[in-house]
Amino acid sequence: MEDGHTIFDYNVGLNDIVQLLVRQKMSPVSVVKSKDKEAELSDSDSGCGSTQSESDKSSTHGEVEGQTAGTSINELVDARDLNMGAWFEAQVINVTKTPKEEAAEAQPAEEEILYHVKYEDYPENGVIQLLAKDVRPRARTVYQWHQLEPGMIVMLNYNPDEPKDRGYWYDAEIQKKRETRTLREIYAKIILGEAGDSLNDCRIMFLTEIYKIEEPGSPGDAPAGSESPLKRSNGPECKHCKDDPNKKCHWCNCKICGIKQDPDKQLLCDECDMAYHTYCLNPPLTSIPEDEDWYCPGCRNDTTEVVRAGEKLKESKKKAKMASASSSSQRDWGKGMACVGRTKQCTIVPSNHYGPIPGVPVGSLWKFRVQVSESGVHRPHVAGIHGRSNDGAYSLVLAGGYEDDVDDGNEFTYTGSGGRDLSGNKRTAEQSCDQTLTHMNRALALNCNVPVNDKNGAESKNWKEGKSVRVVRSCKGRKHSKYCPEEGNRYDGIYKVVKYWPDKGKSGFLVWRYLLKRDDDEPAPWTRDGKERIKKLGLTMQYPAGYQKEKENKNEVEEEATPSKAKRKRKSQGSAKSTKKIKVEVYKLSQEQKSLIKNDKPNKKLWDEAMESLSLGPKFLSKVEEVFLCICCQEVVYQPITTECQHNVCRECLQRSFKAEVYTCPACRHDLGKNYSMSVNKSLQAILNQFFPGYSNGR
DNA sequence: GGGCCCGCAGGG
DNA sequence: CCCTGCGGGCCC
Repeated sequence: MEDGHTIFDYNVGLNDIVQLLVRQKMSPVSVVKSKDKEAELSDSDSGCGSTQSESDKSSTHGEVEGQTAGTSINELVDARDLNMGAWFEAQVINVTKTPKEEAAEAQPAEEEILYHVKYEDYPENGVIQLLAKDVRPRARTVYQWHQLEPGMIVMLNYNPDEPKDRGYWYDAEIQKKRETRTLREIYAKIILGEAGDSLNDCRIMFLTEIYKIEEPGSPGDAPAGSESPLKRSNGPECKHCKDDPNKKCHWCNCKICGIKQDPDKQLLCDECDMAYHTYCLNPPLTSIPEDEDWYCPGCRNDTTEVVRAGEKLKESKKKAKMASASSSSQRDWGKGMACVGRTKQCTIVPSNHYGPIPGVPVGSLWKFRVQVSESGVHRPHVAGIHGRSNDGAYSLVLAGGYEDDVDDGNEFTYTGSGGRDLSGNKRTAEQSCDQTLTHMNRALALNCNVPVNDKNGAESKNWKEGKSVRVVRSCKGRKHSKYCPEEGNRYDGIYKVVKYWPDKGKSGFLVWRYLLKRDDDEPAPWTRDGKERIKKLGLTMQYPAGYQKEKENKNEVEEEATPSKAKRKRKSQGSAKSTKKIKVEVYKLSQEQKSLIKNDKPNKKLWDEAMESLSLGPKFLSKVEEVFLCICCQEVVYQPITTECQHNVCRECLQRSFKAEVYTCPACRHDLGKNYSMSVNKSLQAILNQFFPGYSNGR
């Protein structure tokens, strides 16, 4: 990096994670890596290899002769992968005892048996040592439908990431069995780890492949060793081609041609891990390169693009395409609020969230649209409607852009977008052709509780059953509506679409019109109750961080909707600490929330800290966000693991760390141990779900 | 005070 | 990738 440049100059975006790595000396490795069944290209990592490999010869142990606990050398077994908790077909290669000194170090435990097993499908993992509890005779008995009962512990196929697809083989407790004339259903608790980490109520897709768990030492139905059980099938290694050998796949095969041939001529990129046939490259390579590392054309750094010490940052391709690059205008765009980018992003709810944003009460006020976007209330920067044409609209802004709209507060009409000629890089223009019920117009129509009709519009019978729209009124609408704020943009609550219809606009072109009615328990900002609430909550105009409220006398801008006496009085008092403390209404916890917080004993200290902010009203939720932020992903923790050192991390983040063989607490580096069992703090998850409904989808 | 026209975010 | 857009600063 070059002094004087910001991270943004390098196109590192907001909330991007920058990982700093210590560069390691590379040992010479053969360049072509065989493309065998490693999990490299599919997301469903095999996870095998979590345990020590046999190659560690310093820990050779005394052999245990012959048969132990019913598991003998060469026996076909199922072996558990300690990371994911799934069982894989394996074969016992050797059986030994743990060496005395190890056992003594741990506890005064008795000697343990170590099984040295080889996974059948993952030969590259070599021989793995496992304890007796993670090895058992190969499953060979499939249960019949009538044999299955709730409460039984069985082994079955499940995919935690894609529950409808085939996955790996897990132990599971049958919870519910249902049979109708047309379908059979089983719901089960999937046991992921040994320490009770589990997934409840999982619908099982493969009902004819539910296996009995074999007891060690029991001969089972057939004499041990005499039968060769059928191979169980796992989910596809490649989720793109589902491992179909006849399908071209650019993911698990050559990135360029996708043809599944010549694995020995496929080079693996050391950056993106994608494969390339030597002969598919341009120019093609005739031999395997000698260098240690090889980078594909997409990942190879173009030396002309590298910014060397003392050099200036190159013009980015994106910037080169922008209008400013070719325009002769000398104006200094980007200084004002018209063109700034966001500095934060709302992640506590997904962008397709209907309904209020937790922690943002009715009456919240922002000076600029970009702040409204940051808050999550209305995400687009300029556009009036935020929605998706196949789902619905989440929010809209009343800014008087379409003058024939009428607004009486509880009810208003709104005009769709489009039908304007925006050529010349404009954002608004005169109506110059008909609007269509597409894009955002269709989105808003879908909120109306009646089948969509793009010819004549439609009217709902139960308008309250329609989808919620967050409504923001902007000071720009003040020309036509006295309900719009005098300054900035204000969140006015939830409205619903009563009906919509095509109409002739003033221009004579067709426009789509919508009637919306308020349906919100929070009082509207212009009512007496609303004003009182705004005062109680201490809601004042929000300005961007560091923004200069230029020209205006700071004392005058403070709060107050009625600038008359109060202001004059204060002025005459001079500037003596004019911001009088407004008593804010405390944040009220429901009984359920209180008890959930109480249940989260491991985090008592953190909750005590958060609860001190109850007096800050809606800011309490920001405090909760701050206190329960995951140090890895910088979001509110999801499926939190509360560590023994009293920190909270997302399970996914901790698993990622363990996968990278870092077995310490990400917050304090306290050693958790390789075999740390990650159990989700369910109480904490429950209470966070209450405060931030659906927040995990926001990522 | 009107009009020009920019970057950015979001959908598709 | 392209298309769209009820912002907003600055010049005239």
